[in-house]
Amino acid sequence: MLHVDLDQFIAAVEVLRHPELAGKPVIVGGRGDPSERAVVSTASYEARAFGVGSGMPLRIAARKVPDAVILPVDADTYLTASHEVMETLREQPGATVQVLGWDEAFVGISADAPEEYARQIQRAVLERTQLHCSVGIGDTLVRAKVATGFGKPRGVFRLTAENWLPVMGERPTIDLWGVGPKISRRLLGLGIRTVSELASADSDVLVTEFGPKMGPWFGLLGRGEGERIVDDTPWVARGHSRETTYQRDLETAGEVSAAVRELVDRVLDDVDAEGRPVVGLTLKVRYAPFATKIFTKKIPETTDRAMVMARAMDLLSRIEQDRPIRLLGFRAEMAMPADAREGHTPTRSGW
DNA sequence: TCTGGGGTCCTAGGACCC
DNA sequence: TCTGGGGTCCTAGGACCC
Repeated sequence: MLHVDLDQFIAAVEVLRHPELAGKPVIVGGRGDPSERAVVSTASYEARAFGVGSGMPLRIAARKVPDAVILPVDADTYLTASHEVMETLREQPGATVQVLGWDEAFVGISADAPEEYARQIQRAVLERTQLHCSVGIGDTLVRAKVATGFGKPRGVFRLTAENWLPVMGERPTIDLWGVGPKISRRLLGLGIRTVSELASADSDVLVTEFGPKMGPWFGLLGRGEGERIVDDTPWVARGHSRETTYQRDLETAGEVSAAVRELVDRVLDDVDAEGRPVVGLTLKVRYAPFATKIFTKKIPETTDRAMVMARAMDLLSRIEQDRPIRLLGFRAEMAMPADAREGHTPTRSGW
């Protein structure tokens, strides 16, 4: 199978409509105003050379690259470009396409010559969208996904059971897809620093540390093993959420309840568009100095907006009203349709 | 320097039941 | 006194990904 990943996707789309930005450090984030509370969505390779990366506060990024062109996020435009890329992939002969996000997808193929197929995909995507992509080839989703990183930019790389450890074995575990800073630190506590050490780690040790599901899964990950099938079953959202970081912290109870009402309304617009009942609510609060609280609540299945709003207001009563609030988030969990496949999770395929 | 916004899944612990 | 064992459901929170 293949894993296709667009190169610096958002920045590349911006350069397409602003050709004069080609070769310049471009940073896309928030409303494009570095004086606001916002973070970097994508930086062009020229900006990354200054140490700017996604997730970094926009203010810091602007300081690192004084000459950067800073643009606002324009989700609709990126989504349109994304659809064109995905359509191109689906048009390839015998391709099964499993979309992972705006700018990447797994492509199941039965071709004998995957390298050639990968090059053909790169040509087709470039011709249709003027965007460059990198392609990873692998016999598991994990190997294909990790391989793409070695192909960037504009290249093709293949990982197999044979070259997995020679290529990945001496790398730190955080280089694996699904291992972040917390897990890699806990692994280090078990004496596991590299991918090859994880690959040969005692399964019981991993289960004791990470539990019955995650433990064995990390072991497989170290060996590059896991799911081998690209699944194009349409994705069914489990829920919808909205989050807002306020430019000025919310101070009064009136401000807070108005803000929650607005978030609930926006989430319910998304929910209504699907016509599925709500079964659970989550309210997230970040108080001014970093503490984040989450309140969840199951509710009886309902499609009645007023009912959901009333239950959301119950959650609101748990917020400490005397502390400044920096962020509020609201999420509505939806009932799964009866025909949705049990446990089907395309966005985390390989898990 | 002071941390987006949209998602998914897993785990621990308590309540409750048989 | 010295507290079964197994199961489910719920809440709170952790971690990861793009």
